Amino acid sequence: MLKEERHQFILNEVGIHNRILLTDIADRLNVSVDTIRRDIKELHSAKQLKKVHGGAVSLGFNNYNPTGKKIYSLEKKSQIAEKALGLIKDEQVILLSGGTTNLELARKLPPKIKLTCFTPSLPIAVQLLNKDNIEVIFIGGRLSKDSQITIGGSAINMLSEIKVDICFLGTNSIHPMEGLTEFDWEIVQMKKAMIHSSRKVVSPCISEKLGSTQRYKICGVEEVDVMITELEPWDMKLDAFKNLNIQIL
Amino acid sequence: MLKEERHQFILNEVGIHNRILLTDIADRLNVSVDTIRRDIKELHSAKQLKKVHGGAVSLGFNNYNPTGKKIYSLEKKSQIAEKALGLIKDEQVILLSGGTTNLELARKLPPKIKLTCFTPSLPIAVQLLNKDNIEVIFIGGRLSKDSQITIGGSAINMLSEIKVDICFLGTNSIHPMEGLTEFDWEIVQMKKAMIHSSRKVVSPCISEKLGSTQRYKICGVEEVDVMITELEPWDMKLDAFKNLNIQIL
DNA sequence: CATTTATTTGCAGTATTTTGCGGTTATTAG
DNA sequence: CTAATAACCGCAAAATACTGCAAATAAATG
Repeated sequence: MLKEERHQFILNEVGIHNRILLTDIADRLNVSVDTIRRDIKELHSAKQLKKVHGGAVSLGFNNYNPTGKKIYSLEKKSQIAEKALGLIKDEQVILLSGGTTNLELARKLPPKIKLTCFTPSLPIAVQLLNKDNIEVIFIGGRLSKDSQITIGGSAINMLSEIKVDICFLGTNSIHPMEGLTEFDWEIVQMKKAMIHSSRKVVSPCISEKLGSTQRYKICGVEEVDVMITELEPWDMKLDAFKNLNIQIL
Repeated sequence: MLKEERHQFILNEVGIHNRILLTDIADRLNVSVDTIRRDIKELHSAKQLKKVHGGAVSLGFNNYNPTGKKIYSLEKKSQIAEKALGLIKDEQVILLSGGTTNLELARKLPPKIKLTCFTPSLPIAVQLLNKDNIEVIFIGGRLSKDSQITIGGSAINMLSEIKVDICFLGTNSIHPMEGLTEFDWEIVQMKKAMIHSSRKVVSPCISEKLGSTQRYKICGVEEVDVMITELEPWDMKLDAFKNLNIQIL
C-alpha cells in the first residue's frame, strides 16, 4: 500500500468522523502505529488535520476536548459492534442487514480477516469496499430510499439462493414475548428471508429498543441465537430475556 | 510492446484505480521496474499523473473531497452528461453502467423527472438515492473493488431478466473497426449483458478514448445506437465514425 | 545493403526512503 | 503518585529510487 493511499484514507476518515484513533487506523490498515504516527505527523505539518494525543482531529472540529481522552469514548453502537466482532471467524460467510449498528460493525472489521459478506445495504457495501480481504456480494433489488437497503421480490429471491454462517440482523424492536417486530412491511419480508438464509442469527440491539414492539412481526425470539446489547451481562434490563434460550452478549 | 502503449496502459490504470504500484505494472506488462519507473517519470513531467514513492496516483487524487470523485477531466464528462440528458424522457426505464461519466449523468438528472433506473454501480446508486422521483433498482452480485460495480453470474443473470428503454454504457475504448473494448474480462461480460437487455444503446465516451482499443471486445460499433462525446459535431476526430450508421452527439 | 546514430531497455551498484521494533521519555486518568 | 498508554528517538532491514553503462533495437544515412 502506498503512503499516499494511507494519507488519503486518513483524511477521508477524519473528514467523515472528525476524529480518528491512531491504533484504530493502524489496525485497519494493517501497519504499525509508528507508521500511522508518522503519516499523521506529515499531514499535520501539511496542515491537513490536527494531530492530538492518541490520534488526530479534523481542522474545523471545535468541540474537541483538550484533555484528549474524549476521542476514546465509545458510542453504544460501537460497543455492540465490538462484541459482534468476536463472533466472526476467518473464512466465514456472513450476511449483514442494514442499520447503523451493522454499519459500525462493517467499519470495524479488521482488514486482515478473510470473509465473504452478503448485504442488501448500500452504505455497508460502500464501507466494505475498502477492505481488501472481504468479498462483497450485494443483494440486488429495488432500493428503499429510507432504509438504503434493497427490498422486494428480486432481493428476496436472491436471498433464497444462499445459506450463510451468520446473519447480523439489525433490530429495531425486540420483545421477550412478541419477538422481533418492524414498522415497514417490505423490510419485514427481507428480514424473514435473511433469517431463512442463515444458520445462525445474531441480533445487535441498542438497549433502548429492548421490550418495544412495532406493527409487523418478523419472528419470535426463539429464532434468534444471539442478542447483543451494549449493556453489561448482569444488567436488570436483560432479565426478561434470560430464560429464553438465547445467548446474551 | 511500444512505449506509447505502456503509457496508455498506465494512464488507463491510474484513471480506473486512482493509484498504481510500480511493481504491479512492471509485472503485468512483463518489463523491468526501471522501464515503468522511467515511464512514470515522463508522465509525471508531462503532468499526466503524480509520481509517488512506490508508484503513482491520479492527479486529482490527493485533494480530499467528500464525494470521493476526481475533479480532473470533469468538465468534459459534464458536457457529455448534459448531452445525454436530452435522450431521457419522463417515465422511461434506463440502465446506467458504471464509470464517472455515468455518475455525472446520474448527478445531473433533474429531480422532477420520473424514471426507473437500473444500475450495477455502487456510487451511482448512492447518487440516485437522493432523487425522490427515481426508482432505483440495483443489479446484485459480487462487487468489484476496482470498478465499484457488481459483476459475475448473479449480476448477469439479473440483467437477463430485464429489458430497458435505454442503456448508457460507459465506454473506455471505442474504435471504428474494432468496436468497444475493455481490459477486464468480467466487465466485458457485464457490458455484453447490458447491451442485450436494452432496446437502445448509448455510448458516452471522452474524446481521448476515441480510436483506442483494449484487450477484450464487447461489441462492434454497429451495436451502439448513439455515441456521445464532448466534441463539436464537425470535429475531425469524429470523421472515422461518420459513415457507420451510428448517431453522433 | 551496410554502417552509423539515436533510442530504448535491462542490469549492477549505490543512495535514499520507508517501515517496524526496542528502549526511553512524556502524558493522561484515576 | 502510579499504572497505563502514547510519543519520541535511533537503528537496522527491506523496499524503492537513481546513476551510469552496455546490449539490443530501431531509425537514418550514404
